[in-house]
Amino acid sequence: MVKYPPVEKIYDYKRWEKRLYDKWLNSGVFKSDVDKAKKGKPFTIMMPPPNITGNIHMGHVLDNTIQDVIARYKRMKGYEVLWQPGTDHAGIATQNVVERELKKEGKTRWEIGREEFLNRVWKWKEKYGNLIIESLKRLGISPDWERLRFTLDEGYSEAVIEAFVRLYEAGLIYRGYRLINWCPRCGTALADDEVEREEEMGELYFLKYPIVDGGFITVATTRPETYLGDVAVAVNPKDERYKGLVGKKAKLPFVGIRKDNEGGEVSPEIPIIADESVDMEFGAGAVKITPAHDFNDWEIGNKYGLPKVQVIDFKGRINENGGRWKGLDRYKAREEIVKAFSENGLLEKIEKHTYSPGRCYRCGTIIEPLPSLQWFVKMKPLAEKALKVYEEGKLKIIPEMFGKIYRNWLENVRDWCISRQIWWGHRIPAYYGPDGEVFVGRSYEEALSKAEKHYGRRVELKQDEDVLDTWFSSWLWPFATLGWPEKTEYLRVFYPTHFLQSGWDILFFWDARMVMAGLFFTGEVPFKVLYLHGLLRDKYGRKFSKSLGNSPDVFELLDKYGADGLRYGVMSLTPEGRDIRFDENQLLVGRNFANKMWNIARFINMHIQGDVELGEPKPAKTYHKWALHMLKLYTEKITSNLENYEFDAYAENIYHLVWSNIADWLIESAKVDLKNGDKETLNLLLYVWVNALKLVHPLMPFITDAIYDTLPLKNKEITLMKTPWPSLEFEFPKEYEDFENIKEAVVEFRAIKDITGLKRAPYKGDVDEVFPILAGAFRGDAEVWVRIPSRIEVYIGLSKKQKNKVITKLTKEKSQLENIIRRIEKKLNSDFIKRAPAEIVEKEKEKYAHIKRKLESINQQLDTLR
RNA sequence: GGGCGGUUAGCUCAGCGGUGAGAGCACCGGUCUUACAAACCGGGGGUCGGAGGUUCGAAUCCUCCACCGCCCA
Repeated sequence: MVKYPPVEKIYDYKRWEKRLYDKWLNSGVFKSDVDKAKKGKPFTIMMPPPNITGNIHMGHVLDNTIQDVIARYKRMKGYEVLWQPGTDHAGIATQNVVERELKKEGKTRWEIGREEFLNRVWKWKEKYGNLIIESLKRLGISPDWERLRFTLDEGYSEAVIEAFVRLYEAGLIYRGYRLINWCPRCGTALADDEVEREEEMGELYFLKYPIVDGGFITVATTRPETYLGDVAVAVNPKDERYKGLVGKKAKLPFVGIRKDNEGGEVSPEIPIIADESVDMEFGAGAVKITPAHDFNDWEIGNKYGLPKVQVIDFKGRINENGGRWKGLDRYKAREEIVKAFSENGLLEKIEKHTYSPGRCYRCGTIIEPLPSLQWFVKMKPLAEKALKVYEEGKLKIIPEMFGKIYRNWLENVRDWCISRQIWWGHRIPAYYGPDGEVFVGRSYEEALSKAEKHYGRRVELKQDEDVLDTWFSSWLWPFATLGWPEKTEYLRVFYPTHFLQSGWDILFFWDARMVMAGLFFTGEVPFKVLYLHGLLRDKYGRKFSKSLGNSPDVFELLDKYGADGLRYGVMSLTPEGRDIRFDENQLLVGRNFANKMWNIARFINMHIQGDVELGEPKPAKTYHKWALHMLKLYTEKITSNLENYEFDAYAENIYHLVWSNIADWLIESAKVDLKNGDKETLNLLLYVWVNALKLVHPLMPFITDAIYDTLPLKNKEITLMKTPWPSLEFEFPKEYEDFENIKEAVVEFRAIKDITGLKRAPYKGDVDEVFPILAGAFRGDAEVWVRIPSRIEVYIGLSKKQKNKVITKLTKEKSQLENIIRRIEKKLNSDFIKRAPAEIVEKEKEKYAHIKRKLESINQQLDTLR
């Protein structure tokens, strides 16, 4: 199938990626095996399920690259890995997509009815729901695709219902009349976290309310239309300006008697009250209190027993309490109301004002706080446990910084509104009797039997119309995907899971809630390590967003740089913690790196005839031993990087191992020996190369397997992922040091050649045989011999004409060394000697001696040159 | 208002008590040296945001300040 050696000068990833991915899939190397895991070491990663409506974006690339690196690495380390993939039904988002389709046909979901609508959504899901999964495959990732789960799968749905019932029975789910965030466009309640706030330019209106005994009081508001629902005016008790007004009444203009939410009548004459929470600096120092449409006012209203007058309905329109403005959209009403105030001399002024309106995270519409009967999860007891396991170290959060944010959120968590007034999702398993009594059950029958006990007779029950928040299903992901509440073998073996990664943006939405759910339903922390990465932003630091159009097209990037180039680039941009400015240039680095490996492979394969057996290396020469020691050092570094989730360092280290060491020094050193057909050198090079490929493989699976595929080796596995992770025993510290010294001399030798314009130059000295190969040097005569400034003693031969340039170079080097020497001498004559650890002092002295020697040698050279 | 970060080479970032402070890219000069011009060789470039302090020793720890950013209310 493949020609040996590969002949293309450039790595053609387009030719390889599809072929290799099919090979991996067909050979089943991504599959998890519960029996093996049972006997061996299981390792479980839960993929954050992408929305079925989602297109692949940079966030997915980063997420999945990180997981794939860990999954492949752990497999090579001998773990039986389950990487569980899946998709999320994304309630509101998906419903929006299908509603938009309907709208094009001129229909609404109400017209076609719930059942037909859900049919449409399922059809949409069948058609488009797996596009995201197919896109992810182009990244070369290795989850156990055969276990793909969907949050609305039958079994998964049972888990969601079970979870609701258990929480309800434990008293942790309740139905309550509360002020909630309502999206008038999506027509549903939202959780607090689903509301996004950003600073915007707005207006601050100063409205004058007449005081009953005469005069006016001015209130400042960003939402004048809600004055219709005002039930009080509040001032700060310390505010001298309003001392005399507290206890008096203001009269709302243009409105009459209004109905509160209990049917009581509320006069337009409203009390002026004093409350310390009022900010004297804001606006005029007096604020209107509208409990039915503002969260702060709701609290104040409850504190003073004020009525709640709702004036905006669920469609965002003024209701019957709005008198002449009834039926107007809230923004239209604002205009009209401001006009009315203005025309009657009741508008003092309008100021420009920055404020942060809450917007629906799905559609961007400004949310309306509305009082409504909704289902809530009581969060405090769950949060306390989730915090406790973190404090006790049973949950590791990386980077640590996010642990503080996790704590802060849990300590201030508020109850979670979980009912959504949409149809696509898990329908709430609450059933209402004829008198509105609630019965919660896993099925209609279960609820019915509870109802019969309650009423003592058979009754008809009506199921709650609403569905559950999508996150109410995804917080069960780590165990519901494994079959919970059934006690499946997968659940027993692969749970709790080991590694969960996500962007920090879903730390509260998802990660923290999974911890709560895991603890409540299974008694376990659902994952041992929570790794959070920063979010990719554009080069100006802005979030990638559809509306800005600044989001790179992943397919385009894949075409331009290859999957490995993309993976490398993203990984090397330090995704831990802080946000990352995306730099396409970094992908170029990745692509070039893949190409470099390809060409190393071409070079090595060129020297192999027939299939060879990879034997243990028998290092004979200094550079052989250096290479093995170097490989060992990199193996240790890289392994530690992966164990500690230092992904940027991992990317950097494989780059330096392959490029700055194997390509630049090992191969260059080996060229002559290879040409001479030295078997040991070839075997050693192969040994180092195969091990390097293994170390690179988790991040760049395609290029490494492409190369592995073309390597003329006997006894190969299907993929490098099936080979054991390198672990080396070699110890050649002396030869390593020796060769490092040769490298230093080579670089100096080349530099002098460079400044004197020589391509090759004579040398003398008792040095290793690779020196002339690397340095471009030969044995010969010269007018002047100049010692190379290095630890080893070697000379470059020059003509008298060339010496001046060298004098300049050496003089510069001399003064640099003198500076360092002065600094060290000062240090050695201070308390440093007495107080620093002996080891450090010793090191400093050695350094001093070394630099001193180097300086002396330079001085000697300068003498001979002059 | 509460919480969490950042400021190191032109750019993107490592380094977080002891190295002549690093990398990649960019830049400058030189190479078609048959693995690779998506390459090779050499080079220049930073008083580590500012001010104090702790320490024998600070980019690294502490305090304050200045900008920039994020989360929650």
